[in-house]
Amino acid sequence: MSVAAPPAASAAKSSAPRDLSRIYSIAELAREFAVTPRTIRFYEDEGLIKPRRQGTQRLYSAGDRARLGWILRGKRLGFSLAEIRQLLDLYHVDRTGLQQMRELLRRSRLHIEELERRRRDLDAQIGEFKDVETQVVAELRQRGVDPDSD
Amino acid sequence: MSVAAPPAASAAKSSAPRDLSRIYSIAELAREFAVTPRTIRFYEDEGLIKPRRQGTQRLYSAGDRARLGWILRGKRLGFSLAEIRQLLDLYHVDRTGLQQMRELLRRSRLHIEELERRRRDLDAQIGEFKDVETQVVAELRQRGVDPDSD
DNA sequence: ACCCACATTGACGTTTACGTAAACGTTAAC
DNA sequence: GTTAACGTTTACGTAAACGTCAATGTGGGT
Repeated sequence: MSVAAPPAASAAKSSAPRDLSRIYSIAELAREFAVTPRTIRFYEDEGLIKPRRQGTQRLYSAGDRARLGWILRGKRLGFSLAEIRQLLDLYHVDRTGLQQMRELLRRSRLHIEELERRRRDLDAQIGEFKDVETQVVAELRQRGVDPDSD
Repeated sequence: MSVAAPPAASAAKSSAPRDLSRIYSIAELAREFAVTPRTIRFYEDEGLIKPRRQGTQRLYSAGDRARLGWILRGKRLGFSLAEIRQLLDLYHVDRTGLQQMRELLRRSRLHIEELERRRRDLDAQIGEFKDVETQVVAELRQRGVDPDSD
């Protein structure tokens, strides 16, 4: 899958945009999130982001940037773009009608259950690999080797 | 009709094998794990499971069954089959050589880091959707509606 | 005016993870 | 002995998520 998290190129690890009114070029966002411009355009084709245009060029707001980050986090969690679109929609659906709110509540709870299932899977794997680590470290120590000397 | 009663077609989700020496048919495993036989054969083509053969037919041991479960959990976590294969290999690599053990340790730790990154993503999303839930519940209550009456 | 880096839109190619027939063998039941 | 339920291989099809040209436009610096 290879959806690595942002490498935090500089010390600017802050997830908060420096300036709320800043605008970003496609290449800029691509660099920051370690994806290609092609990917970002593809997400637009799929209706996941809708940047402003200056003529033909795309201009991304801080909101667009955050949205892209959200999308990529969804990807890292293994959701398809279709699912991510649905999830994003949950934040923007009409919250006035009673039925809509009930529906929103229902979907949110379903999604939370899904996420908690995943966390159980995740914790199980983490446990297994920590066991491996523990065993290997013990074995190495027994052989008189320091496990942490590179 | 067979001698015994039908095995309750509903999803028997018990993760513990009834009998360690039991053998399973491909359809049986497919039902239990809610995948198609095609999927299981595909995993075999990819070198992820190697069941015994009785003539041309595949016979799955309890170990094969567990392995399949492991693979599918990996999938749920969003790993590709190639990655899953690598991870499975980590349990079977030669643990005698010093360099191999160092390498195993290194990879395990890398994988654990990866998993913990994912858990951070996961917890973040869970938090967001729990916020949504909380807000919607509050809003519904304020309108004098019970959020949990279906 | 020219160059260069970056932008755009098609359009076709690629990988992954299977689905979907087709054509066939095996065993058990009736 | 035929049918039904299950298994097999081989092979082509497909949806998702981009990659990779190609052809073209555009804005800024010198």
